[in-house]
Amino acid sequence: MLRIGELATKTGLTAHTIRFYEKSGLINASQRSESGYRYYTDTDVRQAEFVKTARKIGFSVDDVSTLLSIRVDKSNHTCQDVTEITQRKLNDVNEKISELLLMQQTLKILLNSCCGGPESATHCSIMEALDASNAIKPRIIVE
Amino acid sequence: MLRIGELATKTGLTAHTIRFYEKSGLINASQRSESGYRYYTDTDVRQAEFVKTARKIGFSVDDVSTLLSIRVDKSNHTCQDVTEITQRKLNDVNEKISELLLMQQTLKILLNSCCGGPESATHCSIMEALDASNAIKPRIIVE
DNA sequence: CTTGACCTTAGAGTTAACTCTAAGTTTATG
DNA sequence: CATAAACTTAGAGTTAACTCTAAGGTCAAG
Repeated sequence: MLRIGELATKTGLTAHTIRFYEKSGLINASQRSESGYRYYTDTDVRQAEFVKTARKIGFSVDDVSTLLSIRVDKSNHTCQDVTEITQRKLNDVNEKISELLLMQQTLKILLNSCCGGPESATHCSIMEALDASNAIKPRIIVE
Repeated sequence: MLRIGELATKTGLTAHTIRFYEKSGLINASQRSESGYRYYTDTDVRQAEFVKTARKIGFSVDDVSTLLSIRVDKSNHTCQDVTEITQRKLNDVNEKISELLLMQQTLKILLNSCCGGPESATHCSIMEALDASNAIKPRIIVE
């Protein structure tokens, strides 16, 4: 049986975060001492590690909550249930990557266009580009 | 001279956002009517468009604030000043992309490992992977 | 028996960038 | 002149996921 600080060390979460996850319904201490200290069983530890893993992969706290409800009642859920959540997350991630790649391309173009030196910014091509009301449209080129 | 709604239409911002940018020091109305209505000159419009462009590229409101202070006093700033901000932003973006690519790879591996069908989740390999305390480590493979 | 590390709670604060609300004023139109 | 659309302000709310604080209780070691 671990106390919250020990669970924190073991999982790489902080005690604060563990309490926050408890409020959010993700992690529970099976036992409490008379004085109120949380005590975690091996089962609790495995659940906390599940949560940590899922969060690390990028699932939201809400997603993790759903995944946990599947986890405790696997026989009443299907692989489809699980892949749907995963696919939705992958779609989110793909979309964010697209947006960021666009920003990346634009920023690279800006940087390439400017000398970056100690010259006065009076004719800085980055400033000029930002001023051109026709927004900068990067060609999608994977270098 | 445009009123706030017209500036909103012209820039694709909302009137709310323009007021918010005003509070943040990004956009100012050169004139006010006696009754307090904001009136924007061509110069104001160009500045608002600068802000819109910079935000779209991914610069934070704070970054834009800095860029604007360079913009109004170019001769006292250098190209280096501008590229530093841009480079810092590019570094941020690159870092976020890396994180997301890692998530993407992991999610893809999870999806590939699971049938995704109407079978019971009892032996779902995604659930098993999330349960394996050795977190899933995707090989970095660009497909 | 004291010290310090660890634990408890409720609830507030953080961050970024909006987004919205309420209550009231102004302006344009018919 | 009446009405509706547009405008004003201060300030609160939103989102996600923590993160921290205050004020206090518990426990092990010396």
